[in-house]
Amino acid sequence: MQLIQIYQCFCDETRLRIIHLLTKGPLCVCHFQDILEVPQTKVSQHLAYLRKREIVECKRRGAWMIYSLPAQPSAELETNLKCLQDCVQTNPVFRSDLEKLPAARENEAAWLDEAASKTCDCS
Amino acid sequence: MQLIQIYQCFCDETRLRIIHLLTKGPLCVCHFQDILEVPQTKVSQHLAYLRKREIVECKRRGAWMIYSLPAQPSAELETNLKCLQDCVQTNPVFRSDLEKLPAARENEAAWLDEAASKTCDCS
DNA sequence: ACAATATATGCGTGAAAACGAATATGTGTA
DNA sequence: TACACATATTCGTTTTCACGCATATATTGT
Repeated sequence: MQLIQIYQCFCDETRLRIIHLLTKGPLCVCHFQDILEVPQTKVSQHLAYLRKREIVECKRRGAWMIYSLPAQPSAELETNLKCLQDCVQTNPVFRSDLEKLPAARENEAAWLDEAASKTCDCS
Repeated sequence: MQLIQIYQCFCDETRLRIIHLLTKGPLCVCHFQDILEVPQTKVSQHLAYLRKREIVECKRRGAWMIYSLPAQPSAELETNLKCLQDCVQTNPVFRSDLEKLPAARENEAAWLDEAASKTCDCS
């Protein structure tokens, strides 16, 4: 049942913050490191977990791996992503993550613009 | 963060079925046993897990323990309960659980009617 | 007080998860 | 080719979870 896998992905704080950031557009591993301030290993491990359950997709762009939400998310995933965004509106942790987003993205604006076109619209 | 605890509660199939059934009104342990067809111990253990995280409430009614969703659920919980109900609309497992609900309830209509007034409205 | 019923709790085990540390892989560049 | 950077994978350890089994507790009826 994919719904269970969605909740499994959502039930860890680091993963939930990653997923939430991805609802705003694609990001690469170093962005998560900067924004979440957790070690690279930890980020990669959680991304592997999400990949295995098909909650995120990734593609290589030079040395970077660009992660995004599925281009064609299931109805369940889409519904839950919207729900998540409702729920975290006023949460300081998630708000703070979003505030760090523009700065983190600025430097790689080039590939991000291109990658963004491949993302699902969950915002 | 309560949101994490919500997803922790949602990420096991048995618990998710319990929670889903509770969105239709209060139930006691034996109902879950009948509907889910899992051993009493397993039901009670999952209910303890949910109680600990304040996703369900319970009160004694004679020999029965009546479980229900919180009378005053948090915004996050309420949002996620609605989301859950959207997601499982067409899912055979959850639909089948609902179909067994009226029969399971019939015999204890008396205390259920009374208990129902204490439940939050998530339907 | 006793038996029957409903439910909860404690224990042991195996599996999964979380995480840091070390290491491996892939890519761009000198 | 060699080196630096970005990312992934493996390993060992600790914690949490899921579950069956046995047992304890609470309530009702006799």
